[in-house]
Amino acid sequence: AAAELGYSPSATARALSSGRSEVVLLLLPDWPIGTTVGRMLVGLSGALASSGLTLVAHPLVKDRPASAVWRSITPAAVITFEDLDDVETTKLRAAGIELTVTLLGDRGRPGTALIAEQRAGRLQAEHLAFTGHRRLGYAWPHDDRLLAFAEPRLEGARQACAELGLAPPTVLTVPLDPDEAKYAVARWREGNDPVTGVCAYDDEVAMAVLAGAHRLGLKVPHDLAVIGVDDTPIAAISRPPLTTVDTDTEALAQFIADTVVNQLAGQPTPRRPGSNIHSVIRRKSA
Amino acid sequence: AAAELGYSPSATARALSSGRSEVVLLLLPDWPIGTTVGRMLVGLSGALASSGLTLVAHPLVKDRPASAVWRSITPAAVITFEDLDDVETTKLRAAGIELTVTLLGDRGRPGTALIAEQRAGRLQAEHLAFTGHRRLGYAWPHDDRLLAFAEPRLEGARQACAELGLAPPTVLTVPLDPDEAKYAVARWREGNDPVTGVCAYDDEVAMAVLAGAHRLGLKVPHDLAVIGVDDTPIAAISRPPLTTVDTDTEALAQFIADTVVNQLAGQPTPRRPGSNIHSVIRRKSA
DNA sequence: CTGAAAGCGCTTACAG
DNA sequence: CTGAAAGCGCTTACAG
Repeated sequence: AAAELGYSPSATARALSSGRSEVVLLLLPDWPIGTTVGRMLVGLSGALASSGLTLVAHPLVKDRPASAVWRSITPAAVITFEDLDDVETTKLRAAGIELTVTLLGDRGRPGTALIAEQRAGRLQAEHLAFTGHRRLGYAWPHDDRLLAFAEPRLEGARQACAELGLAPPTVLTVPLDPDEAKYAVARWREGNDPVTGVCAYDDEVAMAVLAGAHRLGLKVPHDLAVIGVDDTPIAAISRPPLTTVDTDTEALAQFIADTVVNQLAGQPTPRRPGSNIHSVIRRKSA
Repeated sequence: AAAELGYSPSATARALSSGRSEVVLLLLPDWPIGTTVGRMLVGLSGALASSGLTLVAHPLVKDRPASAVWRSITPAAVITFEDLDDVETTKLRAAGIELTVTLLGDRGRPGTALIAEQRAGRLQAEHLAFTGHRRLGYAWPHDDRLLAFAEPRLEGARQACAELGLAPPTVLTVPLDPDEAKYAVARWREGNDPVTGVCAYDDEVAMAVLAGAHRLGLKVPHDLAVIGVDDTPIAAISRPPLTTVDTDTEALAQFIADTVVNQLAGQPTPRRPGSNIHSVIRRKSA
């Protein structure tokens, strides 16, 4: 009744009294935050909101310990991309945060490796193989911080090659620089059994490969086929338009959110989405 | 002493008791979150951390009111990209959050429009004019949600044209699609006084212009010069490598952080950074 | 079913 | 300078 004159409950008091928090903290990885992370942020926020949880993100930076965040926020759960080190994990426990979900962690621990990036790499290699390529290359990102993402993608491409009876892909680092990309492409083309199809870590690296191929006078996809991952906006406008692997971020975010909600309620982890969340968007580069 | 066995203070209790919060909430805009927003997030987080504040971000989504966030978090200040509507602002006040800083708000209110995007547009037009172009085009983004960013950039380009005695730039929407971009470029080239230099809203739109020009058989920069904004990683690997306007995000983030810290302490707003935070990165497209 | 009391874990002003 | 008490604004279990 008296509430009509601008009353609003204190989130802080409620949290202290009830002993639980409605916030879920997403720790952003220490690598360039782009379209992919942005989509995940929006997707997770929406999916968690349906369950009454509010997502909040904090960027991890090398020198600054993640634990600094617990000083100000006590989330019900924290979602990380990569595994936290032991010191951080201990502090996290001490701060009373029981639930941690790691998106790209080791497969050893439970609730870990929620994102199966292998699928993306596998689809790339399969697409290339099905369009007639027998010698594949893998364009590895220059940025070391991307390791957690790149490892499983490459692993997936390797598996696909093995299953299809192809030699393992030749892995070369391709920096986001036309000249350096040119050298990488030249190396793939050396010898009498040159690489004719390249799986790139993501769309940006794929564009670098495209730039390198162009500088060598190679026609894409005729001389060299290239396939990316992510379907970022640039894929459609690159030259040639980039064939790439798209992820259904909505579905993935929903799964991650369900996992968090269920674990918070002591219920079992939901079934992980199948390979159907990945699909190749076929354009002109492969 | 007894603290050695895993004690950690409760952030919640401290906030309730002391009446103040150490968190600053950055409300992310409802448009594609990419490199630019990512950089700002990291920059702001670092700059605020030096003052003992922890930054936390929450993506705004159309249907979901921002006020849902106050249920769970009571920040000391909130930073938004665009102005909040009156309903939200009222709720924000009611929740006891006094300080709001808007990055791209109207210049009417104080503490508003901290980011001077005009400079970016101005630099683009000046660069084109100084390299001999007399008829300019402006490549407007297809996504309506970008208005708050695009308006000031275009405004800056217009001002520069006026000051340099050029006709105002011809504004055309350029979607991130090669065919549609081709039509836009074709329109710029119509008539006996065709556009020879294009200022693009950002690097992605610039790449679309590049794609459109290529489909029309136009050589860049010979027939058409193109300049972007943001210096995203793709600028270096586009064809031709993209001339673009870079922003010193570190400096900008430091200024925004200082503004927040000062206002929280009741001190005056720091001097805003000059035009020196913007610079053109000259590559091959203009 | 409604209403007063206790308590969440800190901080801070005050008494010793 | 140290230590016990009050209080931040809610929720929740309990008495009426």
